[in-house]
Amino acid sequence: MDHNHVPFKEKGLKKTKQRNEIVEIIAHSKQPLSAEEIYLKLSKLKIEINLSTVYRTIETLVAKGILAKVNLDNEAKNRYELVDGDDHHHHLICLSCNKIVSIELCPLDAFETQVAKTYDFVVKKHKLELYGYCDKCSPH
Amino acid sequence: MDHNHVPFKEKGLKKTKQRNEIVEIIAHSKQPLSAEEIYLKLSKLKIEINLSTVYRTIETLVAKGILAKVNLDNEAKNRYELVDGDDHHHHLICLSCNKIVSIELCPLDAFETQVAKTYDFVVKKHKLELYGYCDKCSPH
DNA sequence: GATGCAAATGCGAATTATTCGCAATTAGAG
DNA sequence: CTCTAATTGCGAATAATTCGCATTTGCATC
Repeated sequence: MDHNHVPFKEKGLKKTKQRNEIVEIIAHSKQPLSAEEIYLKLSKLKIEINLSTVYRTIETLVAKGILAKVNLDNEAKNRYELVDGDDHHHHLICLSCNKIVSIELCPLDAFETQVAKTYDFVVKKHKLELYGYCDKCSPH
Repeated sequence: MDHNHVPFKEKGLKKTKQRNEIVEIIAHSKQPLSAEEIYLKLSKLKIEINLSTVYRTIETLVAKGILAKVNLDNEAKNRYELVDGDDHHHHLICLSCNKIVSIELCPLDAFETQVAKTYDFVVKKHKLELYGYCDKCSPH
């Protein structure tokens, strides 16, 4: 997997070491990462970056549709993940071990249409999270 | 509507003025409220209460299943609403005016079953939010 | 109704997550 | 290579929430 061709230029953004590194770290993570986690992971790799820069970069990349914010019920901080083109996905969150698994399944197409009609509401995006217990944590 | 019989005692909680007032304020609100909003609304009603108490009470009531946390994508703070027995509902959030509308429709029963099988995941609850534009805010 | 005590509250300080102001640095257009 | 706007570093500021501890209060028991 190579994420080294994030369209910074096309989005009117300069290509900087910091932005590249942040995108790389997120791209290689199995789970959405928080600003601090990104900062710590980069620090461990001897990549110097300021935490403020991480926050600012995240903000910029979310605004440009390169990253998406993930805010889970269990925790205060925000997490971020790469946006995969026009795809979207949802999350299973284990209430015991806090593991986050992405799922591709989405049953909401028809529902969105129904809501749009019923409530005269133009649906732009949705967020669906399932909380429960993963295979390792569920008592059998 | 009378919400004056919240089962504090049955839940092992003392019945206090502060808890009653907090529940009342939330019960009478059309939208989920943040801690500070609760605090301010009570202040305006000349009901003295400490912001810390609001936070602690919320925490307690969420733990007892009397309140539910609502965390929207657009904002940092958490909001809270009354839990209505075994019912659950979802939200439409207007990206323009930030109005939050509760909807009773929920298409996720079959989906939960499917996920449980596919991912060996025991679904305990889910959270679904639709973001978009309400009738007042959507350009026709 | 008085008493005792754990539970709840008030209050200010501490923490956590995030944002901001400003000076220094740097990407990249020309 | 130069210039400038965009980006970054850094420390301070802010927002939301939590904590420690002394005081008060609900309520079970006398």
